[in-house]
Amino acid sequence: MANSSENIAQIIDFNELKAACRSCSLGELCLPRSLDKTDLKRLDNLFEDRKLLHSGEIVFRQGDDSNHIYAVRSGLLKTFTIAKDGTEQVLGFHLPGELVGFDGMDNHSYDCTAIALDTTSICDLQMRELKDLCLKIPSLQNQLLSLISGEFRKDHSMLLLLAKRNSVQKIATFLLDLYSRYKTAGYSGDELRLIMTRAEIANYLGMAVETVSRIFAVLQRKNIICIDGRVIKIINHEELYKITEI
Amino acid sequence: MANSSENIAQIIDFNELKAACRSCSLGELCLPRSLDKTDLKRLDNLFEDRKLLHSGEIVFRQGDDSNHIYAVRSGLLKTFTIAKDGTEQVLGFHLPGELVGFDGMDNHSYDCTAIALDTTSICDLQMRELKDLCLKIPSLQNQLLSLISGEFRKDHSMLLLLAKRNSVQKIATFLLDLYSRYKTAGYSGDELRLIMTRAEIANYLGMAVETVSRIFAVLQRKNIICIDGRVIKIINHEELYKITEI
DNA sequence: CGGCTGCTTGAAATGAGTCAACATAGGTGG
DNA sequence: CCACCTATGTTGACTCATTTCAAGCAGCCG
Repeated sequence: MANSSENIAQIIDFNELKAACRSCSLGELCLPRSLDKTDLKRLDNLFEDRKLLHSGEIVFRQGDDSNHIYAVRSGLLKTFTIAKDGTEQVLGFHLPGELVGFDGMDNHSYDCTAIALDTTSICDLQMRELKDLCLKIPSLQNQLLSLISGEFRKDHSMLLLLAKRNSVQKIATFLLDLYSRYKTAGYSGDELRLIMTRAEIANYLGMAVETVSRIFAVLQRKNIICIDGRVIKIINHEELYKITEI
Repeated sequence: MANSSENIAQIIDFNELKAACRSCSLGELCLPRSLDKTDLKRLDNLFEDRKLLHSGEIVFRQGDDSNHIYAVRSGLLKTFTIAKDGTEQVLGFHLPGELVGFDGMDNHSYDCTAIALDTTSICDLQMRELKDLCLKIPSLQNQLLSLISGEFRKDHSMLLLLAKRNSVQKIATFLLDLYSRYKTAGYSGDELRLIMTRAEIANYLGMAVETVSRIFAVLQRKNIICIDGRVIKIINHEELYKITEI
């Protein structure tokens, strides 16, 4: 392992780097002090490639060659897949600190499209480079696999939501999930600013737009939430939570 | 890279190893000739730990510490997750050549339970060792990430199935999917031997047992399939396929 | 044999979808 | 600045796919 004197110059980069990783949800990354300068530089570069997207801009398209994964730094991404018959399925909404593109890690092509729903800043991680760095930095590999595991867990709870819950439960779960994720991302307050349309929510949850609208209305009438267009204030968290696990 | 003379002794291990990998769905693994003997031996050992399970035996439980992933060598596994309120959701049925346990790659705990539905032989891959070997064998890492990508794609098509398809489409898709996967696994013939119960199918597809039963009956009446208990023969593939993408 | 689980079928109940009308907001262009 | 247009959201009435409830059957096992 490198001695401390050799590493003094690295310390600054090191902390910046850790901050960069954190912002890209490679959060708890515990870098070994033994990293050599070139690797450190490469890791630094990896997180350096940032892009600003306007609402409606595409990050990648289903079928595109997939050489990158992307970390959301601010704003909101939506991913969706289109079946052969044209059916669209929203796969997820991605908040700051979350990653997209895992379905294309094998250098084939993405099976979904990622689009910005708002002005969005992303961090563009080149897969080849990330893979390569993982080989040199075990903790980076760990971190990546950990994120992947988390992604699977999300998918699984989504499967349960779609298969077993009724419309009210779906909406309640959706709101609480969004709320807690915004909280994790550093946003506070009980007001949720939904960026997505009712149609996108409906699609995501496997229900009709009208049903989403109606259920929002019901929850408002029961004084559980308060709606103002796309701004939703959660008034009664407990009640909302109760609904999810009736 | 190592020269050929040094590797003659390795060649045999090499081919056996590749066969072992294939059987564990780390299939197209292209091993570099430059592997040193200890790594080769370790890789060999990794695939050596096999277990035989009887129907009903548990591979791992939701909440268990997760230090392993498992490759099905023969038989059938089912994975399912249980929500806080007790609701069960079947996440998947896993045929020979497929892997389970990806949701526990971060050394925390599994968020699902895996159980054998039939006499099943599995290959027990220790995660710590697999991770470590990935660091030394880039192609192994690639292969792992590729499998993971594929797993995400499966989840995504499942989300679409649950959110957007009606009961007939769900069943048709289920049967064709199972058929093609059995084919991939090396089983031939139009006869599907479903090992799982109707209730498990229903749970998986987010519908009632009675509906599964009824739709099987309808498809049989239309001469698309032929049912004999848990053995289902697909008579009209095209028609079945048409149903999936109505 | 009795009791169990798994599967099927029928009839009734219902949750959510569809269709349709209308309201609202934002954007464009004359 | 107003008129118009489109996209989005809401609400009501009706329809229908699927669930629920109920009953019966078949196979299996101690």
